[in-house]
Amino acid sequence: MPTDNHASMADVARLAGVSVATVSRALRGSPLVSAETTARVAAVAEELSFAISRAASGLARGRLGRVGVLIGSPLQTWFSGSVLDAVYARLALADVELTIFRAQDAAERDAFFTRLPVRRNVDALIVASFALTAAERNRLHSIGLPLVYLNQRVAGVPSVAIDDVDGTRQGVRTLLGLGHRRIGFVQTDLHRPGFVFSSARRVQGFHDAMDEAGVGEEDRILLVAPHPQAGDVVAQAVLSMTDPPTALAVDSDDLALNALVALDQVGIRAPRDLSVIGFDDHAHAGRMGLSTIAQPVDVLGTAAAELALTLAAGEVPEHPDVLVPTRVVLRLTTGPVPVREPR
Amino acid sequence: MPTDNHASMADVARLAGVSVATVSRALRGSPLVSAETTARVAAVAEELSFAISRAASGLARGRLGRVGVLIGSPLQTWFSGSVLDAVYARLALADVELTIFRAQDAAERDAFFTRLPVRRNVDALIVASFALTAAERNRLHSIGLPLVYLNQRVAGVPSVAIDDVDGTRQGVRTLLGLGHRRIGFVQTDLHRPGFVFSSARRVQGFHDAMDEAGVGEEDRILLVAPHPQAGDVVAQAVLSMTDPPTALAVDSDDLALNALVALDQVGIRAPRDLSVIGFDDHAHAGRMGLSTIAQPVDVLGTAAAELALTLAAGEVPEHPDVLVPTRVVLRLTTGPVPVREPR
DNA sequence: CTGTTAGCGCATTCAT
DNA sequence: ATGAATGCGCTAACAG
Repeated sequence: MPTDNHASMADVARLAGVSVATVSRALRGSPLVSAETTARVAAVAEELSFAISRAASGLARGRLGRVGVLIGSPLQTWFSGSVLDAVYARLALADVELTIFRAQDAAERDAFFTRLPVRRNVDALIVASFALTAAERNRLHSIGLPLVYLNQRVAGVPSVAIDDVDGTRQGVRTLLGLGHRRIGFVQTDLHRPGFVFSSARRVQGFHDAMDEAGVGEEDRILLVAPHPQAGDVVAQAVLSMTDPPTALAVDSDDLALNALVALDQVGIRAPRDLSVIGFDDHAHAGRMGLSTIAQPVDVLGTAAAELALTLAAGEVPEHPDVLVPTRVVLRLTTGPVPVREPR
Repeated sequence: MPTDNHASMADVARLAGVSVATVSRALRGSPLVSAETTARVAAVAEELSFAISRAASGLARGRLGRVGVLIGSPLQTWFSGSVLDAVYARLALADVELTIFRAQDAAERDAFFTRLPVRRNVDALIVASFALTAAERNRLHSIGLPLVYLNQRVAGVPSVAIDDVDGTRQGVRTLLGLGHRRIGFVQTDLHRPGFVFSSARRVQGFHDAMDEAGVGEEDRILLVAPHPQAGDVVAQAVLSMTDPPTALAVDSDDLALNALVALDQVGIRAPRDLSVIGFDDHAHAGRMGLSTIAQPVDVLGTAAAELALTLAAGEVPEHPDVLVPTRVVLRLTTGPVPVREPR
């Protein structure tokens, strides 16, 4: 008596007058099944609101129809959320589910890497943008699970990454084009476990652009903020300099926005007194008019999902290392070099 | 030959010199297994980096160790992200996985409700904060899956919700306490499928507070913005009034922040010319100094996860309807009634 | 306390 | 083109 509840393939088979095997084949679109049978099975399945049990199907097939994403920061974060959105969309097209794994602090991180709960529970894992220790990386590689790194490159592992160096280079070039020469680069803490890699590469891009323009070391001002909320640190640093930069390229929009607010409070306005360009194109950058080096996170997520699906299917990706270009978006916080009198 | 790869319970059993059943029991901490056996099994499991196959375990137990969250908006959203963070944390404590289902537009919504892919693939589903049509609700209830509604109340379904009415009431009371009488309430579009319910209740709270204070209809100004980004609409509305309100209570922080920017651009400053209070305590409210009615999203998510776990375990929750209180957070955008001369 | 047996729901042989 | 049989890895009786 197949009630509305919990229809299984057996129920569908009974009602369609075929065997379970045929139902299985029909629903997977096997060419071995006649068109009419397939249609009948589909109709019955629909009527019963049949939904496949991924547990059973996965057990039998050895593939679970599920991809995991390992995130190193809170999900509430702009970056995490954006990546998840894009990954979700791509996976949905392939009818693959998304399961989240978070490692936002030492405890979660430890739990994840010692227990490796992804093992045998996803077909592939996307490791999103956080720096792994050598031990963690080894552990991850030892589990024989297809891996995709996002914003992190490791030899032999498929990855998708932003071109941090080129992005920053372009951003700084833009500042140089506006006439700035004495330029500061603000990076967020070097010991924060999350985004060290990108940060280092962005500094590299900064120097590249300055090199190109023939700007000497004396006009390159490197600042470090302890965390992305420390806008006040940036403001104080600028305020305390006898010869402050006329433009600032900042590590992330998050920090840039906080810096803008803090700078405003000490009477320094952008771009009147100081040009500011961020990195990311954070959801709130638009609202605040922040010029920025846009990181197309959706492209990143989509590409990562694509790779994960390919690997999960046991295929070899054609382009296992995707480099995603950035784009400079000029809004209201960048402008020409201020005339240094009013202060 | 148990390689490092893919250790199963059979491998553990062999190496520990016991049966698979014993391994299963030992790993689940059954009191039926002797302490030494349990220890030995645990040691071997650890050595082999054994991770259980949820597919197999779920199939055998009838419980999958997985909870789904259905989200009606992009995951990148402050609300979605915050809820997911809290839900994730609670589920992780119970060693339950989190799978995401998104229904951010008509297409995804349709796909979800016609196919109901959650069916037989999660132990419980948390439906986060979006208004369902009657048909959708019926469909959902027909699948015999434990359900938890978040910020939505339906008779007979366990739920966790913010006290929108009381929250807004408190917020408006605060404005009244500052001396304001002519107060505007800005709500976001009524036809947006997402958050209709909360919006209506928030209007209710506004009227309650005004009633209490004996403020007449003529001093209650209701505004509607088409979407949360339409801060300019708000600014224009205020600007165009001959007798504008001295304070604004806004539906959401998102809209309030956009309104602040737009108001600023037309020369209206908060709280000098106009007090503004938002709703949510969005991640960026703090940075912008926005006073707001804080919605403890983490509490919401934790409570929802708790309910989901209880229901998934087949138990009956003690308090199936949780009402979460809000809290007024005063920052920089609220102040006394301006002296109406300078304009 | 532990092992043996059966079965969860589906996909894949192998028959026919 | 379809059905019957077997097994995926685990858990839950049932024995002992």
